[in-house]
Amino acid sequence: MATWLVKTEPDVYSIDDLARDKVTDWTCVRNYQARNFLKAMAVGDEVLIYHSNAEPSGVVGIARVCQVASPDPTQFDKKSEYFDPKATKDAPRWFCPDLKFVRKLSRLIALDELRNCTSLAGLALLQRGSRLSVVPVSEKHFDIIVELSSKASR
DNA sequence: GCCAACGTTGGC
DNA sequence: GCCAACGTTGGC
Repeated sequence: MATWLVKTEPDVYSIDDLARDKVTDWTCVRNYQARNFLKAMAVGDEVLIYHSNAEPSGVVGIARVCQVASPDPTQFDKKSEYFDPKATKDAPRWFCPDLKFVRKLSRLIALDELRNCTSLAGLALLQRGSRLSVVPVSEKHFDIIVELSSKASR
């Protein structure tokens, strides 16, 4: 089983939206590297949900992959701001897996807390200039982050 | 709103 | 294939 982290802007789609929807197709990713990670997701993989452009930004919850990536419908929708004129049904460019809500963490783990945690060194999210909205996370780092949430904030 | 650190586009 | 110009992400 693999573990991942995906970013979302809470103003656009928050962990509470996912909790309400139960399952959602993770659409609108328009970066090839991130897309390749989405396509690599397998049913059962666990996914940390991260709020970006938020106050504060940080990890807020856990989801699970319940359907492998299929063509992202928003790329074919002329009315969508994510419409891609170069994508065709025969050769889709963008893909989205389905994610199922698992639970919210008992508290938000802010970015600076992640940075200050020495055992999280090497976490892709923390690397210089990392802007990828989908990144792999080692199972060890995944567990450390979940463990952090069960401890009181410092 | 600023801006660093990217990624993408397109002329050549 | 190079690279300048432009667009985007996301922390601050």
